[in-house]
Amino acid sequence: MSKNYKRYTISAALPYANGPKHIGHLAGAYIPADVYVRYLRLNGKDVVFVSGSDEHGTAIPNQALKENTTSRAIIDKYHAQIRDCFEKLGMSFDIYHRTSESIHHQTSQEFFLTLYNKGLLNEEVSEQYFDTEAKVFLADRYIVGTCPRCGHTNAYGDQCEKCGSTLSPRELIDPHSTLSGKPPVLRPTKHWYLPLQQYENWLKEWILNSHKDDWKTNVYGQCKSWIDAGLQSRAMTRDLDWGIKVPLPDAEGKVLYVWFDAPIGYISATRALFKELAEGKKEFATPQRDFGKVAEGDWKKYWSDEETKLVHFIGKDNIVFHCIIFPIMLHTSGEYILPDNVPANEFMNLEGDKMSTSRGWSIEMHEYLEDFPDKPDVLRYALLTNLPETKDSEFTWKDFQAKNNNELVAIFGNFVNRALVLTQKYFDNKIPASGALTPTDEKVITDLKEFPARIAASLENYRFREATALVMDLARLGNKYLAETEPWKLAKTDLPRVGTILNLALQISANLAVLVEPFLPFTSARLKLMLNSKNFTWQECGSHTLLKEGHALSEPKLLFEKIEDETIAGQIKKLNAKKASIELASQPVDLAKPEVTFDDFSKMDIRIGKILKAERVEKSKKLLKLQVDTGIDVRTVMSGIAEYFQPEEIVGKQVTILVNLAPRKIMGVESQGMILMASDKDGSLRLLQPSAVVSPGSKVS
RNA sequence: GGCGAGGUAGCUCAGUUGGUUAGAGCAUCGGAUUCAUAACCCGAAGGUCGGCAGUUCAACUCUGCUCCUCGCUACCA
Repeated sequence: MSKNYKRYTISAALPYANGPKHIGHLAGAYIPADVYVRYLRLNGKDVVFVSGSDEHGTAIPNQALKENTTSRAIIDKYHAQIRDCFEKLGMSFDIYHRTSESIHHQTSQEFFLTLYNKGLLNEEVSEQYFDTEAKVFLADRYIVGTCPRCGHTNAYGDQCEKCGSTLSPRELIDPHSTLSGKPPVLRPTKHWYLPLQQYENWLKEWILNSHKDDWKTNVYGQCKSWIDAGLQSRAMTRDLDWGIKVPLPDAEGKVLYVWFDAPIGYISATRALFKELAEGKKEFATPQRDFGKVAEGDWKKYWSDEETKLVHFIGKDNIVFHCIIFPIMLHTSGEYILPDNVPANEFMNLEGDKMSTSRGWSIEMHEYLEDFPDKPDVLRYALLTNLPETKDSEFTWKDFQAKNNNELVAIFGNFVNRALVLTQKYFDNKIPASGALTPTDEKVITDLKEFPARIAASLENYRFREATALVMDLARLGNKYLAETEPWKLAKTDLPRVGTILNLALQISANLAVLVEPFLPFTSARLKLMLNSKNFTWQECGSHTLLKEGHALSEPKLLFEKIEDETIAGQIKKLNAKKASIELASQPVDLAKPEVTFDDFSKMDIRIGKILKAERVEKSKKLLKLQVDTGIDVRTVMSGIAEYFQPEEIVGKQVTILVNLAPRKIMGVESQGMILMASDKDGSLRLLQPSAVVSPGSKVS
């Protein structure tokens, strides 16, 4: 099924440098990518593994505002933090680059111009909000106002963080710029659009037909969903002062859309790698193998040669960009190859809830490393055995402990330790000679021989959990062999036989040291040190003669240690405490609205009414159609509360209603008035009721 | 509401083109063992494969409907 590729270009999603990244990100993209790459390298493949920080887009300046600093300071801070965490967790990037680097700006601008010069981008003028004082167009995120849905006074132009609704800036009531505080005005602005719909047929052929069988169902399904829904033109530029300048004469104040430049970051990183290698000075490059003598232009082979296999490792949130938009860009440019696969993972939940940095329900990489500095491999293993490969999965601390204690310690570490300690005891820590083989030995040798190919087959198909389990099975094979042959009993009567057994047990250990490398690189290194063994290739594995008779071993040490219940309880406590403190901290976010006069207030005719009837609205998830007795009359009110109230439970309830609100047609029904609600910070709604029943029509003042 | 992905043993998950008694790890129980971090090894128990109907000699696997979870998207306070 797989073509024999000459070389590989492997990318791991560029993490957005606006904050720390958690273990869900690791499970989604980075761990699988690293395992895959390490496996390829062990096979002597010509592979380049790239990643780096994604440092543009509106969220960066936004985060800078929050932290009261500059965009540059934000990206410098998080770039360094994320890069260092990755390194400590063993991510073996050949380069970890940044999209703020000039070579990336250059690459992105060249890419944009290629499309522009081919006439593939459409210029379109539309009306956008402009801040007359700051003299800039405002990205959605820079406009705040009152949320038309929940009344939150500090809703962003793209989203209300209170109720979670997706908004467009024009929906905001009383919008104002976060830069000047002034109300923005609509002004025409020009942007360049990529007409995705023109490539529908091409996409159908490329994805729906040619990748029907080799792409994961979750990835394929999402692509199909997008393509079937009909693609639309998408602006590839933005009005913003943070990002890559649009390389055209009349494009002052315009930058490339972050999703245009971010995936190009893979290309820039590759380019930067070869430039640094050719020039012999490493700034971002961390080459993981000997690239030999290279020329600056060699990067092109990794992006334009049909014999290169390009694979993007991402999380499921990135599917549309990596499978639809970026491939269209690559395709239309005419200069680049397309990804062979995009094995996107689903999400990893944490202790029963969605992982979220902003809500404090997460284990950030740096937090883990602070608490378990000497255990990067334990996290890698716990994540690997539970990757969300086909559906969302779940990480729990209890499971983390179990994986460590019951598998890494009890099976893997234990087997290696048994083989080594016995050798030290009976053979002066040297590899004993192997004598005549018994049927048991022969069977183990046969089984051992099959492991490299079995693990490889799983990895080639991006089945990392299965591959990880197979490595553990090899350690199981070792334990079983020792249990069956019982060398400690034979030691008194037949030392040569004991030698044969331990020789084979050590050969299994030597194989383990190599085969486990993609998964647990730190463990692999320590084990090789104990065995005093060289770096064997994948092809050499499966052999029962890796280590020669008489070869001296180093002092055996334990590979893993148990994790106690208290440690786990401490982590769970810490997690809950973090969530609680963030909830508390995010409490007083709402600013008071601008001052009003008593006259302004008196314009509102607010009454207490009684709900007489409530029914669901067809085809609507949020709306209830209510009949309300206002004391004045009985009227119909459409209310977006269906997600929080059952129709039957609110009938008969008294509610507060704004009766002189201009009527508005909603879902074809005229809504006469508005039910007032208290919206909690999670967006949930509660009725506003008088403390005791009053007669319908009672005024609120 | 539309689209997509899931719903398989107590837990976390596999199940290839429909084909004998539906698998793994962990947890549980029993046995054996003591070289090893009370670890390992052997064995047992445990599932009407979300529900209903259909196609078929045969359905976890295909089709339709339905319920639940997650994601995107739409109406909306």
